[in-house]
Amino acid sequence: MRADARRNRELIVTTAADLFVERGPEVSMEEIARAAGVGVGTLYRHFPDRRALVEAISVDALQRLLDYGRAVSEQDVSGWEALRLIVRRCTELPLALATSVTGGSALPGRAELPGLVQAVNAELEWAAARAQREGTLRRDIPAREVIALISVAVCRPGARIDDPLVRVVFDGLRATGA
Amino acid sequence: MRADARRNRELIVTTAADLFVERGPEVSMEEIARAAGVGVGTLYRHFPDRRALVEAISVDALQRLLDYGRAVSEQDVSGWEALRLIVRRCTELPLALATSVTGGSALPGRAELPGLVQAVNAELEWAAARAQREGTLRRDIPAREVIALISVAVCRPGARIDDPLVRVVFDGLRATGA
Amino acid sequence: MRADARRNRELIVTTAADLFVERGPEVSMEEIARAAGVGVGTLYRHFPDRRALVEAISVDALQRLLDYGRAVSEQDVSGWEALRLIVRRCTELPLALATSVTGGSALPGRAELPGLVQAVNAELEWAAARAQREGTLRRDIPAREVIALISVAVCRPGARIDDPLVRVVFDGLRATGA
Amino acid sequence: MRADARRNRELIVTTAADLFVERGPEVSMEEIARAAGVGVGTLYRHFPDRRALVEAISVDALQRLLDYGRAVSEQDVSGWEALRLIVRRCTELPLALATSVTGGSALPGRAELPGLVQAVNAELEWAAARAQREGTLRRDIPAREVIALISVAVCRPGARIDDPLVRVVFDGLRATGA
DNA sequence: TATGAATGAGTGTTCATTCAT
DNA sequence: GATGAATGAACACTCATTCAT
Repeated sequence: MRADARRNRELIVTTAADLFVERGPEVSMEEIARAAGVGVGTLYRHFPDRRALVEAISVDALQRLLDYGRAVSEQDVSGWEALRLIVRRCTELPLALATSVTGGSALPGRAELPGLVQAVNAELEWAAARAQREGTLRRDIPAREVIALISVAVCRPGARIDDPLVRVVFDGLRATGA
Repeated sequence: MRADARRNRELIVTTAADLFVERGPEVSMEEIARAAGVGVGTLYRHFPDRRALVEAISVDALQRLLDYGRAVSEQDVSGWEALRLIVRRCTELPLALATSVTGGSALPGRAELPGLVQAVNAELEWAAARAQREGTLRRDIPAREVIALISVAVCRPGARIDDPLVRVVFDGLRATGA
Repeated sequence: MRADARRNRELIVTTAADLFVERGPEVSMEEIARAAGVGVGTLYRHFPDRRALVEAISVDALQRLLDYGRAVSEQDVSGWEALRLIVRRCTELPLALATSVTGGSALPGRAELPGLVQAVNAELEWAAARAQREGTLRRDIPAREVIALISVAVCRPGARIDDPLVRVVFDGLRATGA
Repeated sequence: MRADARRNRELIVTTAADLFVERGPEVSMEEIARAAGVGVGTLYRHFPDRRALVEAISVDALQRLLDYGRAVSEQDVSGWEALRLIVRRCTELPLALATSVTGGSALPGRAELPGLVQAVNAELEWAAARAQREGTLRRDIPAREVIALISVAVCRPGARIDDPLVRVVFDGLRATGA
């Protein structure tokens, strides 16, 4: 892939992600192309249809989340803190587009997706397990379910790390002794 | 209003609500009409445009919720239990259509809406206040905010009373001593 | 025909005529009915379709014009003055609805129409002939054509007796010696 | 603008103008597109809505009229003759669509319109003024009003240079001495 | 007989997608 | 490879007309 083509592709993905966040999921392909400064034709050369574009945005977002999650894991932070950091990152990324990221059932098109979701979940589960060992995260909920829970709380459009909802979820997950 | 017209109106509202829940917010007016067994014209006679239909569904749902909430309040149940009952009812009603029940800012068309939202909130706040007095609901969060929180947790499409999310929110709201 | 039915009929015709003049030819049947204070059903009982209503308005207008023309003819006014009076009356009646009143070709539905048009034309032609004899109307244009001419000038929507157009037409028709 | 796009645009404008003249102002967009041999989408790409199309037709017609008027002015013809030539051209162009050429008040959408109307009026006024100086056009009517008058006579659907109406208007405008 | 609710074909318009330039 | 013009199916909405109450 030529350098300029790759640059166009990235440009389209990030522009589209921004537009979707700002203006809802009904933005037209024409408008996305215009905002990215390319013609529709170019957009369609990179993404055969609208679905493919949404998938690409999701893959991109998950990839960034995974990179971040791994970076966090390599640092010396507690499991609980790691959980918080990753969750904050979630609220900055357009994860809500692909309806249920954790389920992964929504977008069967791209082969990477399940793998990515798996990898992100693994990262989260590892943090959760650590937090449970550290005694800061409730032990009566399986780590797997904790992740599902956090996903629902955080993968809504407009979710924020300091939302009352997110705050209370974290409170609800806090081990009572902590 | 003639009896058959009223019957049609109700039929349309409930059919549309079901369709919106089952198939998302993009169902076409034509399809709604067909599902209700009427012509598009009839649909448009009752609701001048799509917005008006969504509003009617919301008003209807809120009205049912309010009726239920009042019935609950008249029975001899604890504040905490009242909260749970009302929340369960929420998950059975198409409240998510009107974006945010508490804000009520979304649908300025119908005059009843703000009043209904107010009334429902009053009912919820009363239950919450009772629960706080009973020592089952955290006292460090204002009742008003508790309501907002519950609304977010429960007014999502597909929310269920036994969702992990809802469960954890309730856990997070439980007074630590209880 | 019952008295109230007749009253309804007249009410509908005049109301519709006014509405057509005020708001253009696209007013809906529903709106006409509402303005007349009856249901659409009643409107359709009197006039089987929209065309029939327009025809009725035209017939009504022509009838009034004819009545007026005959009244004028029975008075002691010059041919030229009679022409002016009848023309003024034209501008007060909704004649423009039926596109070309003189031609009569437009509305083949009602049997009265050609006869009425004929009668009105006869009245006008008689006035024109007198005016030509009196030496006030150009003799080099056949009376028949004079009438056609006046019709065009005066059967436009919004025509007025003191329009520049109407004024100049009369000037152009004035015998040069007069 | 690409060559084929420009060709399509012109094709649409002229086809639509013809259709409007032949079949009245209610022709459907679908039909216009079909007659022009393009899809509706193409029509709407060029003209965002029906109004815009009518405006474009008017602008086009006025532009042609202006070109013709200027060409006439540059030739050695009398003011009266210039008036007649321009008026004949009017009857060949779809000017009646834009309700009143002189007022120009009708179509505020396109910026060119008032300017074009102005320019055409200027051309006509200049011819009228010359005709008044030449003694062929009545001097007791201001040139401005003469133009308004001619406009009404000639901007009717179906107006023709040899209409009795137009003929008589010209007769009415002729200086009595001429 | 009067009413107004119901009907559904038809209109303007949008937008994902294709394809000539 | 990039562009944006062309396409047409699909949608929201209107309104003349019919028919149950």
